[in-house]
Amino acid sequence: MPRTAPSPDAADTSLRQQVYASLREALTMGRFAPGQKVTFRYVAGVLGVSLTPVREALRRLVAEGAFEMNPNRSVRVPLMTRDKVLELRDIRIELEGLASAKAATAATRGQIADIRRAAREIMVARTRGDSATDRQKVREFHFAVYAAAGQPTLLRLIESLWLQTGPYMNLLYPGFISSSRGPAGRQRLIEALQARNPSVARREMADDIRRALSYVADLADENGNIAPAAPATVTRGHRPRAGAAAFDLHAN
Amino acid sequence: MPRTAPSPDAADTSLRQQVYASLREALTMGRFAPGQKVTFRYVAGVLGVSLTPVREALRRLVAEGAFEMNPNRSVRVPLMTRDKVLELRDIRIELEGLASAKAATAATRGQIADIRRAAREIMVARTRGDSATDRQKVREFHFAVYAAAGQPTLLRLIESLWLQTGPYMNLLYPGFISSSRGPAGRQRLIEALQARNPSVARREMADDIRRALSYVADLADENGNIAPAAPATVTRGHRPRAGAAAFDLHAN
DNA sequence: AATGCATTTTTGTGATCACAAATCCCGGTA
DNA sequence: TACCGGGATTTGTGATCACAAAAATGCATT
Repeated sequence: MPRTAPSPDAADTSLRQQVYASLREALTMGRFAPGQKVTFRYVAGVLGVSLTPVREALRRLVAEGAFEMNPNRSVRVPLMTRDKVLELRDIRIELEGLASAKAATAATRGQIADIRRAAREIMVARTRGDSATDRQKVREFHFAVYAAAGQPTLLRLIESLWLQTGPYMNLLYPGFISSSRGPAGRQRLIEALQARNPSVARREMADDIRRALSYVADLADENGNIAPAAPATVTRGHRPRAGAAAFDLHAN
Repeated sequence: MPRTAPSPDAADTSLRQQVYASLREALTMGRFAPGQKVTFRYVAGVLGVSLTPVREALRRLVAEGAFEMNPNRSVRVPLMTRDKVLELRDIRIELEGLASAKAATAATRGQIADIRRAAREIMVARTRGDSATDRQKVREFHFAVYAAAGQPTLLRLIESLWLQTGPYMNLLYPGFISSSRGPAGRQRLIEALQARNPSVARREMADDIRRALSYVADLADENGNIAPAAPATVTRGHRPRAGAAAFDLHAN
C-alpha cells in the first residue's frame, strides 16, 4: 500500500502532533483561505483541546513557513506573491530534482510499482474530471518518488515546501491541467527510474515543477499578488461558530 | 556592518525567541556534545525561565532537525553518521549553489564589498592560526553570499541545514583547512559574482561544500559513525550543576 | 558479585490562570 | 458622512500545577 506518512512522526500520539496533523491537512486541502486570521483559541475550540498543544503546533507551522505571524502577534495564512512563487519554484526544482535523481539510483522494484500505480490513478481521476482526487494522486505520485530516494532529511524539506505551495495548487485546475502535455512526462520519469538514469529523472521532474509553478506565477496581478483559489467550505467571517469545524482532529 | 541576523526573527523579544536563539548559538558553537541528553527542566533552570518557552523553542529545534527526540520522549543532540553527512552535503550543494547563482544576478556593490571583507578576514584569522575566528568568518562569508541572493525562504532553509552540520564543522580543523586550496576558490566566487556569472558562482560554491563535507564523511568509522569534535566546556556527566551554564540567555 | 523486581524520582504533556498588549467597538465631534 | 478617541474585549505569552509514563535507584535473591 502507498505510504504518505512523514518521516518519524508516526507513533506520536500526543495531542500536539494531532493538532499539527490536522492543521497541516487543512492547509493542504485548501480549507483555509489565504490571508485568513487563525487564532489559538479558535483552533483550540474547534479541536476541543487546550491552548498548550495548539500553541506548539501552530508555532511549528509558523517556523516552517506554512503560517506567518505578524510582529503584532497574529497568525494568518500567508498571502502569495509572484516573487514568492518563483522562489519556491526554483527551490523545489533543486530539491525535488535531487530527490528524483537519487530515486533513480535507489528505487526498489516495489517502489517503482507504487509510482506507476499512482501515475495510473492520476489518469483515471483526470478522465473522470475529478480534480480533488487528481490533486491527491498527483501528491501521492510525487511523494512516492521522493520516498524512493531514501533520504529522510530531504523528504522533510520537500514536505515543508509543499505545505507552502499547497494551498495554491488548486489554481492549476482546470486551465493548466488541460493544457499540460498529459502523462508523457510522468511516463518518461518512470522509465528513467527503471533505467537507473538519474539525470533524465531529474530533468523530467524539474520540467514538471517549472511548468506548473510558472503557470501559477503568471496568475499574479499587476501588484504581484496571486488571488487564492476558492477555499473549500470556509467562511471568511470573523467569528466562526463552534461546531462549524473547518477541520477536525480525526482526519488522520 | 555585516549582517548575520536571520530573516524575520529580529524584533521578537519573546522569551521563547531568546531561548531559541540561545540554544541555536550553543549548538552552532559546539557547546553541546553530540548524543548529550537535554531536558526541558535543565534548560529552563540554566536560563532561569519556566518550562513554557523552553518547550516551544526546543520543539522547534527538533522540527528543524537540530535536536532529535526519541520515541520514549527524550531530547538529545543528534549523532552524525556518514550517510547523514552525505545527504546533507548533496542538499547543501543544491541549495547553496542556487543561492550563489542568484547572488550573482542580484548582489549589490555593497553586498559584494561585505563578501570581500569576510574573505579577507578569513585569511587574517587563518594566518594567525585562530580557528575559532576562522570558523566564524567562514560562516559570515557564506551567509553574506546567501543574503545577497535576496531569497528569504531559501535563506531560512540554508540556516536550518547549517544548524545540523554546524556542530561537526570543527572536524575540519586543522586537517582539512591546511590541505585545502586556500582562498583561490573564494576569490573565483567573488569574481563570478562581480561578473554576474551565475553558473560559475554556483560551481565554486558547490565545489567548496563538496570538498568540506566529503572530508567529514570520510572521518566515519567502520560503522558509519562520526566522532564529534571535542565540545567546548561541556561535561558529559548526567546532572550538570546549576550555575555551570553551558549557554546563556544574553548571548544574542 | 550479578540479576530481577518493586519503589522512588525524573520528565514530558496538557490544562488553567494572570497579565499586558493589541484589537475592536461605539459614541461624539467636525 | 468621515474621522477620532477611550473603554471593553480579544489574544498571545509565560508561569504553575497535576498527572502518567519512563528512567533510575535500591534491595533482596541466587
